[in-house]
Amino acid sequence: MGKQMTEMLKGTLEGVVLAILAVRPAYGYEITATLRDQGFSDIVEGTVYALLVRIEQRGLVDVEKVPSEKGPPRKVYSLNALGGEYLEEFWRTWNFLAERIEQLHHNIENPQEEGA
Amino acid sequence: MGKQMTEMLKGTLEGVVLAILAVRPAYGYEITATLRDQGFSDIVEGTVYALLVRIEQRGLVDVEKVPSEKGPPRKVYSLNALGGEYLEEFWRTWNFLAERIEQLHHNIENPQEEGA
DNA sequence: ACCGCTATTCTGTATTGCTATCTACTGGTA
DNA sequence: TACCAGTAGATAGCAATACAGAATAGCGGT
Repeated sequence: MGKQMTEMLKGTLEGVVLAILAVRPAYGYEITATLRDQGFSDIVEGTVYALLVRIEQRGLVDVEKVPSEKGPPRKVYSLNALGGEYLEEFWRTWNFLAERIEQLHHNIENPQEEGA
Repeated sequence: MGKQMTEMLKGTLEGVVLAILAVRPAYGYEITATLRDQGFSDIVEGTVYALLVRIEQRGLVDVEKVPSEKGPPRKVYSLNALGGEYLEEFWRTWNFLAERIEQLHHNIENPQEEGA
């Protein structure tokens, strides 16, 4: 993966996964597949599992083991109240950053408007 | 600073600084002040200087020492051609990520549209 | 000449997150 | 039996920001 993308995912991937779980509960393998579907084509699975461990330890998600037809039991994660709050803050942080970055982009393309 | 913001800045702060330099050359102390002006109120200077060292070593900027009335000479950084290309790639990476995250936000607020 | 003030740069150490790679387990199928 | 696909995890390594503090350089006042 591009180095820029790798760095940019730090701090955003977590929000992305929480946002996926906000739509409906899911298990790790499924989340990885969803991410790949949505264009994050070279996210490695280990990354997702490590992230899931972190958010579980922070109490942002509830976990339920569900037997699977093939392979080990699935660990189905669902966003809980604390996770919901955390996700809200993620959106606030994201919006803050996105606004400022868009502003910078605008500045570059319209350099004359500088002042104020 | 909020932990989420700290993590989110990884990979974006570099682009932000390059974007500032794309508008006009600047020195470290000035860049820090600009960032604070623009709402990144608790960026610490050490972070900016470390970043400037990195982008200089990667050859993304040109540096010129300019004497200052008070204090050590300023190191004025200006974006060069390589830096410009790198910034272009930053915008591509950012746009990719921003699009997907906006999509997720949309999904959460309109859960019924799921399929497709 | 000295002191202290401010502007400016730089230098550790700590913390965190993603990557890459590998292991392990389960059940079906050739 | 051997292999494949689904599923979870562990480890070591790297890169970036945070934080605190030191160092440098000129100037004004006494």
